[in-house]
Amino acid sequence: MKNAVLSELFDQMADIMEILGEDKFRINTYRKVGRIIGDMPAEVETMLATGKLAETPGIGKSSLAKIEEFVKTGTITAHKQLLSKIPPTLLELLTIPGVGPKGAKAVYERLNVTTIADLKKALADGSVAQLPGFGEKKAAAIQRGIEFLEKSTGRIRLDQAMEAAELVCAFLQNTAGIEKIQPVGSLRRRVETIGDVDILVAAEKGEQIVKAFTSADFVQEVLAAGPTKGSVIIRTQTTPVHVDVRVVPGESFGAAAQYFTGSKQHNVRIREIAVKAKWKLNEYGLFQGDKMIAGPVEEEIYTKLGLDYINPLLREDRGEVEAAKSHSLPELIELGDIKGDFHVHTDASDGRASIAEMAEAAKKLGYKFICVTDHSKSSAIANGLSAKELAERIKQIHKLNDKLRGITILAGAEVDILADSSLDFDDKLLADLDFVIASIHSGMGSAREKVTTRTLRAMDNPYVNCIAHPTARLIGQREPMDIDITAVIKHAAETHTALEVNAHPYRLDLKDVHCKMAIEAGVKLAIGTDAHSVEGLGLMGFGVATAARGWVTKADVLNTLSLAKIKAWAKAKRPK
DNA sequence: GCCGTTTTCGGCCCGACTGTTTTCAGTCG
Repeated sequence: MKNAVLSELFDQMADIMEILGEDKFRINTYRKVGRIIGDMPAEVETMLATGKLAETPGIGKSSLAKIEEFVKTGTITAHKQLLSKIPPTLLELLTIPGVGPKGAKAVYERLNVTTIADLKKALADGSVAQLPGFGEKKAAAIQRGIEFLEKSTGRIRLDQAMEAAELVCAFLQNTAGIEKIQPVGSLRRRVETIGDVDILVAAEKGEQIVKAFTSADFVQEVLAAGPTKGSVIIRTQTTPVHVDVRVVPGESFGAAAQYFTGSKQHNVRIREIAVKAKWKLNEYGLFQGDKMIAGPVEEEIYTKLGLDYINPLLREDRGEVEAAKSHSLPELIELGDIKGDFHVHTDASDGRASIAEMAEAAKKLGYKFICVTDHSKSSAIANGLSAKELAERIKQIHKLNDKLRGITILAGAEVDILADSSLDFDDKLLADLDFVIASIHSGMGSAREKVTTRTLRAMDNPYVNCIAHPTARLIGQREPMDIDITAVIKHAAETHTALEVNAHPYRLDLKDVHCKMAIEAGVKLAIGTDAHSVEGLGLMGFGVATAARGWVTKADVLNTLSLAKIKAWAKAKRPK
């Protein structure tokens, strides 16, 4: 929790310095520090106490002092001083698309605008358009920016971004003159939320492609349309989505894919290597003087720079560049490695399909097993099973397994961790199950110690094999619990308990950096879709990508094991 | 503010699009 606040403070300092017109490289440093802190898997106090923070590249003396001050006092003097130099509400203007630090400074100094409400008034009476460097069109763009901000929920979920990308790619497939299409940007990296969807296209006649794209049926508003780039808002089933299409010649396709996939920080690192070799890297290729030495194929950009190819899922500047240099990149888990699903609901609780239907669907996905994990009785809202119903269910599963061919159903449960840290079923019943996942569904807003203790005690139970959605966040809807994830991971390792990577795009919990922490501590991961229907089983890819973003390999994941090994793994924790 | 196979000072990634401009600044990614 503290990391997020601290990260925000550094970012705010950068914003303010930008408004004040200070040195851009210094500003960039503050942003970078903010990002490093935001990405840090462990709490900043821990990182500081263990000395790891001081060793982190990008964090120097000055930033370290500010962080120490924050940990001790909860504030940063430099931040307060900066904040005193501008009206604090001015920062909200920066969230408007089309308004940057220079624009915010101008409307403040010349029109005394300090809030979005002020700005709306100034737009209405025409005074913004009168400002030097502004004009009617710019004022209209800001107006649209405010409207967009007011109706949009900000970033969208991965599944929503995928839907938009599929819609646009299908359209481009049928557009004449296109050689190749590739979704790039944060979607290709499978970041948990997406700002806008970027699609890269190889074609000779860019202007025609952009024209076709920006006049497609699904386009709601055209934001920009040039010879190589079209930028629009499209309508999807659930939400408006900002989509950019970039067109490059085929000979530049690899370089452009690398460039537009990002992340920005990863690209900065890659380009630094190019600059050191006295080369130039941009979206058109890698150049030695005027001579292109790589461009058509993305892999070659990395190879020429002396790096192993870096999977897009790792391109976050979290050590992947160093690992690529020293040939020590991990062999990431892939969807094809998955032999089953650990978190599946059926119509016995709040799912829609029967056990048999779910098993058949899983078999079609090529799985060897599913673990049926219906809710326990305390989750009344989810129609949780009573002890008696679960006992009956286990018998049904055994009978069904006798009939089924090619797939096995593991008898499981998603048992509630109650407020007093006890479990919703007694050990005798749990002992009859093959695999037990436990999770918190109530009191998620409780204090850190409370939710952490509940989770640790649940892991102490010899029949609990996995903690499901350990932070209980719902992306865009509910903050994660204030849980001590470092303690949870440590105890998972101590108690031979797996942690779930919940694959549902609403959850992605554990998230990527937590996955990395977990495997570094030797904890096994179990990926589960939390499917409540046959279609829900198809969400596995989101979980696999999230794990891979956390540097997870096949060996770290229980889903890749044979049924016999999974059963043995679960049994190992039980009383002999 | 950070950093070092051009090291302790002097650099710090690169380009597209738009709008307001007579050659470029601001914003965005």
